[in-house]
Amino acid sequence: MANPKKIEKRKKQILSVAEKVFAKKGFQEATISEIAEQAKVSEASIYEYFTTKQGLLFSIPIEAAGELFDKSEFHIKLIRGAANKLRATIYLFMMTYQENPDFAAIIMLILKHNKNFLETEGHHIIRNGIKNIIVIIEEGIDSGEFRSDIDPHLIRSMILGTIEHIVTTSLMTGHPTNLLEMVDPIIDVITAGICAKGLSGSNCCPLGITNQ
Amino acid sequence: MANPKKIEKRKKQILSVAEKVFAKKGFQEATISEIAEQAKVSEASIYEYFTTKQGLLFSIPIEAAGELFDKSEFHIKLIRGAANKLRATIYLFMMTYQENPDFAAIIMLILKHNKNFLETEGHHIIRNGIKNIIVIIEEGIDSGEFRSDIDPHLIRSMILGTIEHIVTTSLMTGHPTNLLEMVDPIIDVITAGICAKGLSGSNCCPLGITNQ
Amino acid sequence: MANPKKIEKRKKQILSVAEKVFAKKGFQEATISEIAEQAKVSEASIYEYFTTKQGLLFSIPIEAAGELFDKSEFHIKLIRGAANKLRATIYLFMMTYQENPDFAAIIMLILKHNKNFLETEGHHIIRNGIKNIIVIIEEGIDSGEFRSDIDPHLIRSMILGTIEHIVTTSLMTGHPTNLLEMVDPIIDVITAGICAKGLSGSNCCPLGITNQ
Amino acid sequence: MANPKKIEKRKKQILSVAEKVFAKKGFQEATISEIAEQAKVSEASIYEYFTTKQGLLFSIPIEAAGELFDKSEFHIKLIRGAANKLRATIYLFMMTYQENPDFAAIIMLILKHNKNFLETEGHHIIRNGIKNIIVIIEEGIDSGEFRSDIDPHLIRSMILGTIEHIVTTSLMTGHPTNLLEMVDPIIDVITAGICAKGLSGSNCCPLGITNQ
DNA sequence: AATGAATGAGGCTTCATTCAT
DNA sequence: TATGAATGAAGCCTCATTCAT
Repeated sequence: MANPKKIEKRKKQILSVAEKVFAKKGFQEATISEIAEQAKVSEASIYEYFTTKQGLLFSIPIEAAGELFDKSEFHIKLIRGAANKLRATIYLFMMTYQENPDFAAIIMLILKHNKNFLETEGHHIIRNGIKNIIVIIEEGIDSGEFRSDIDPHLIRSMILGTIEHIVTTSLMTGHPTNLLEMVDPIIDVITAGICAKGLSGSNCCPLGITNQ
Repeated sequence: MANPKKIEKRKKQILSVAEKVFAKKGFQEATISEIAEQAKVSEASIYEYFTTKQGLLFSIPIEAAGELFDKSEFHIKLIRGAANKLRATIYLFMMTYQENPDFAAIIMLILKHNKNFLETEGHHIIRNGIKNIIVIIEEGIDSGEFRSDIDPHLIRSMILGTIEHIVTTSLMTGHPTNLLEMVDPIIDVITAGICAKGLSGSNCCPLGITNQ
Repeated sequence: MANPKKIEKRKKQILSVAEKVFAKKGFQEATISEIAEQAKVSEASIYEYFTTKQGLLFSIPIEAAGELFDKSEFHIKLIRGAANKLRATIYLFMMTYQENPDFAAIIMLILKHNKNFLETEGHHIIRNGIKNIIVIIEEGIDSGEFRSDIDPHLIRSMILGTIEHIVTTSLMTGHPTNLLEMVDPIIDVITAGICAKGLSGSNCCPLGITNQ
Repeated sequence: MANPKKIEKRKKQILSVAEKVFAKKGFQEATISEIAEQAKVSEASIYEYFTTKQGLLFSIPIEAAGELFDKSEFHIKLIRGAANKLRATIYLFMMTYQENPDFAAIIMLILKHNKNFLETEGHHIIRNGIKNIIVIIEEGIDSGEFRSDIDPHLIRSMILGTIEHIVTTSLMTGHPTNLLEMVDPIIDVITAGICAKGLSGSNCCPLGITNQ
């Protein structure tokens, strides 16, 4: 039977519409009715695929987040140098948000502040994914590329916080923002802030800008 | 007459309770009925002072935000050196959020993502308040304390984003976090990242940590 | 003291504003708050003069209706001939409604259908006032001016119904209507309909139009 | 399927109950809750069929008014003579109101004075329906049955105003009234008032009463 | 006499969700 | 599998009205 395929297709169709609607209206303002209508599916059908409205919401980021972190992990392996890896990470985040503003809105404006999201699959994927940032920073410290007195979690908070702030501001104001242009300025300041003194070039600070 | 006083007192009483309830439950889950009950006021009375449930929410940050930025502005004047001023700013933010987690929750978990908040008095106060950060950074550039190739808005985004990420994470997980302890590590990385090369001591990097 | 005068003045002021507001908004949509505001009086003050919102409404027509019927009664005495008297009556009604559309609206669009109004002073005045129409018609029958087979109450219903329909339609559509112009056409048909056969001239049919 | 039938049945059931409740209590005093209860339907279900409490009200007269005017139009065609046609029209109106006092109350006590009703389907039906009265009168004038100096709109206002006044008075006082008994006396006066002089018998004045 | 301040009371409406078909 | 149809559950908000001052 083509059933499993059809089911999967329908599910994706619903998820795709839901992403759009939630992104545009927010969780409360979005209605199952509107999602059903746009997905050309009955409201009851949505409940065939998702347990609740919240469950539907929480299912949205699973795929995209998975892809992001898979891609991230893959590329990181190809890159040498912690600073370069951090740059790649930031770049992939920004690229993802740039290319998929609805996904960005769901993450930044809805899920990030939803305590119920904490124990869901989507959140596990994200939490797991950003562990890599810690690993990269620790590698940088171990290799001497980064100062040894920095706290990897703090640095990650700075990186993620910066990304979140920029993306959120862009979403909230609606001003078109070129997120990719901001990657280098960000990584520049970060690496300048955490690189071990005296290091430069390929060892640290991907843009060659250091405070030597 | 005791009128103006009483009114002000009642209003503050309602705002204070509302802050607590909204912080705990979020906007949707919080009910006017619960706020009224806890404030020992009738539901109708709340509508004497605030036009709408959302209007009540938007009124909450006005006072505290005003105080924060007033204090901020005052202290900044007393401090010499852009890096030191940035540190003071971060410190005051963190202190405010540390001392008033309910206010922090309202800002970080509710208002920051509410587009309707954008055109309110509370948002104007905040937007105005954080302009000072730009000014400080520009001063630092002009004085030669900071590198001239940095974008003040980006630096501010990094500072605010970092604060927001840390505070939000703390609120979301519920883990007790000493926010004040994070001030120096943050400002350390930031200043290391943006200080002009060769600078140190009293001119930049308040903690004396530089990448010289 | 000038108290009684002041009180009376205030009361009239409130009534006058209430008439305007009720006429414009209808009973339900009008609010005591709006009336108080426009009358430059506190809401509580309105309750010094009128027991309830409905009581205020019911007080509105008392004065104008009294005047109308007093005037009516006075003029009727000066006129000879039942048909002429009917014409004068219709004329005075139309003139009153023409000159005071707010009063007309209160009567036609609000009070006429309010069962609670039935037992009030205002209604007594009106009910009493329109008894005169019956008297006139009966006089016309007795004098031989009108056919003896007509039912005075029905004729009155026709007269009042016609007036009400025309005034109501004018109020509802908002189209400016010259009510006075309609007096003669109305009385013409009525008298033609009820005049005893063979009568004409000054005895019946004020306009000299008969079906002889 | 029984779907369309069931839906239609439910809708009619709600409309029927709503007619009763609105007629008894008026619009404001009637509650959706009461209508739902009496219709043995949930309140929410009412909103499946009608957009709003007011929308429900405005839907009530559509069917009955449609029937009345359809019937009216049909019978008018069978009758010769404008006066006879007018009589039939009045008769059908009175019969409808006599047989369905709730419908009468909705029309006379609620809708007739509601400006929001003006642009609804129900009002269009009514407005359209009473155009026929104009047509009949014009025919009467053209055929020489009625005087040529009468204004058809005024005559219609007299007819409708008379009906409305009588029905409204009956509804307001609650006195049982035989509306059908009033048809002939009304049409008698009207036709006597508007028939061309000299006419009688089958040409005008259906009851044979003229002012010849 | 006048009113500022407070509230009781209650209805409409919206949706997520369910279930029989 | 798909959905049409039905509803339970709740909450915001509005005002007329009161009463202490």
